[in-house]
Amino acid sequence: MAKPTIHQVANRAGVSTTTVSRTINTPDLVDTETAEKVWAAITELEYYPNGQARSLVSGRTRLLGLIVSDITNPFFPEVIKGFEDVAAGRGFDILIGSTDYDPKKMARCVRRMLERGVDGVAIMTSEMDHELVDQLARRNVPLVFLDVAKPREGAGNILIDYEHGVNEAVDHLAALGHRRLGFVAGPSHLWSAQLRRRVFIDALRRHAIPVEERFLGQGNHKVQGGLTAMAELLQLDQRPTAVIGSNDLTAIGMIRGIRRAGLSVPGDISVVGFDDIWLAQYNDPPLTTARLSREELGQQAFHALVPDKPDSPSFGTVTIETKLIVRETTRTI
Amino acid sequence: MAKPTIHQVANRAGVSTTTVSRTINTPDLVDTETAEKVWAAITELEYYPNGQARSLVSGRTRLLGLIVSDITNPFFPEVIKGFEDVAAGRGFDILIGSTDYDPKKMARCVRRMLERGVDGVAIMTSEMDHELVDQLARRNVPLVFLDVAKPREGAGNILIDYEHGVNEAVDHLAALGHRRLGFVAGPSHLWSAQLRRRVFIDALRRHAIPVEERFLGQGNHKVQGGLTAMAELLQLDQRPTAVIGSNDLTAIGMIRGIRRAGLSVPGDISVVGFDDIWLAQYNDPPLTTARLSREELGQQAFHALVPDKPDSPSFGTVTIETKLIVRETTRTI
DNA sequence: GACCGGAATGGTAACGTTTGCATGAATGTT
DNA sequence: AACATTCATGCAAACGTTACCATTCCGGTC
Repeated sequence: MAKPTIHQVANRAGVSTTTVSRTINTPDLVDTETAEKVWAAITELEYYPNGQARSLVSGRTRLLGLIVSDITNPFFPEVIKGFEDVAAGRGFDILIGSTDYDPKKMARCVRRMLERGVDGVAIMTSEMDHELVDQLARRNVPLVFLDVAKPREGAGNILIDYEHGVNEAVDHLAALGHRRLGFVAGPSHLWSAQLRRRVFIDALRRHAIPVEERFLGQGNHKVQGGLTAMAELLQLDQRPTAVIGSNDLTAIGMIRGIRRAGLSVPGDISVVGFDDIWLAQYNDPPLTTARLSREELGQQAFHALVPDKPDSPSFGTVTIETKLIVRETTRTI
Repeated sequence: MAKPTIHQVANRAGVSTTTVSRTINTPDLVDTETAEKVWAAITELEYYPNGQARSLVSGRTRLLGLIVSDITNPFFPEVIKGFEDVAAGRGFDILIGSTDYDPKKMARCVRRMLERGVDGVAIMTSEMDHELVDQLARRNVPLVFLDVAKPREGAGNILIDYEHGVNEAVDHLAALGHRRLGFVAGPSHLWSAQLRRRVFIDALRRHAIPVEERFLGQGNHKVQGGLTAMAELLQLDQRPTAVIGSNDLTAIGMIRGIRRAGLSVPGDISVVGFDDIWLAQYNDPPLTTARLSREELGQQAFHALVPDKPDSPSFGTVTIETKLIVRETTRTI
């Protein structure tokens, strides 16, 4: 039997489809003896309820969308994992959409999710098609934005406390005696990259460390960007003694740039990253970095979409903490 | 209007639901003028067809399942990407399932996909619940297995030509003058890890290089495993001059082990990895490794599931090539 | 001018569930 | 003994589409 329906089960068990349905969904309403017969039929026929039919009548799909820029970026898989773990535990499936940094693909993603009738969408990408996102909102699809510029009304927002991590990093470096600090930023179109840079400058001010424009490099959140930016920094007549990268990939590139110039980390220059991607601990030497828990990010995203108490819309704003993890790329001056 | 149905569109356009349906699915059958009216209504109401209802009648969901062990493992995101890219292009969505190396979770995954009525499932994980997988097969759900021990009847199978890559690696090392070759294997319960090891030994024989038991280490496909296995190898009175890791993570761990012992790569010992994960090129020094195109793996998986010509079941077996990428961790002896 | 074929459209029965309402039996209350 | 209450079950109507079978109207053919 290819795909038995509830009718076949009902026949086999000698009851009505209603009773089968109730046996599965509201067992309290059916006699134990009947229930047993029904379950027997179910297992014998290898019956699985048809999800389409189910959600057609219920209006809920127990399907959640998750839109990211690029699953290949080592930052995302852990977010997905956090999201998926808790979702699976609550009986939700997730639909992944990659935008590939392309607004057109983003649009297609949203369209697909709309047609699937997802019960909520988590958006973690900068290329946003506002028109399409508005459509989602108008259709009352719960939304949550991850690490996006402006908290949006009528949707969940998950923010990241960049300030704390960066402050800790600067504190750490200052405590080690460093006074000439450099920073290699991420892509300028990325809001969160700008924020990290700004927060770094603020931290410098708090420590009464002069902020020197020439110590501020420009990367692209990839290894290559960190490498070339670092090369430029090293040509200064007076080099920084410690540098912070806008993310771990940048920091790793910076380390390679420093090495390539014949200098050592942390011997000559201390380096700090941001994110604590999986790779950071396996870098050589292990990277000191400000951790941003991506699993927690994913979990919070889920909870924003489907609240524990039904019907308690959680349009609130949640903040994810960051925390410095000291490893071996930083040393006293 | 929260979620307009085809009826609302029909009303608005002054036609029947049938005509609306045809306008969307078989435009040839409807008058251009009428079609315009319908499209106007569709965009005004922001109508999206309800996928559940659609696939309830069609019997197809245009949904594909993809089961992997752990999305966090840097090997997987790229195969997911390859799979998803081509799937999205053909109008399919994908449902990700992580087993977390846990057979129970694997079972839950399959169950979820069964209920969703996926149009096919790609399985790339060793923890297999055969009973459940058989159920899928009995329900005529197309299946494809990626890199699994025994090609399965009545399903697609994608194999990986480990032999070629490993042979190339050994050829390369032999050409550089190395005669004392070591190998650090992956987890013994993993079939593909065993295969790599066996293929390595065969290659040695072909080169008339004696295979020395003590040069065969045991890792776990993670960095740590490579590191400790290498440490043991280094305590031998006569060390290998070149070593191959069962995968890139192992090789990277091995490099760290070598360095920690005060030796250099490739100065003292040459190292070769396997897979060419994204990280390999950014390792320090960039890792020589046998590439296994994970994007192609994903793409082939899709094609096995949904053939270009409808109704041409492709139970065939496809082989993915591997190819040595020479970078900077190997040098003449 | 009767007839035929095709193009454009509509009515309606599925698809597989869940759910409100109805029914009947059994139990408890006065 | 009559009635109310609970329990277990079934019937049938949704849910939003698509697909089959009409139906209508048109120009063309003999």
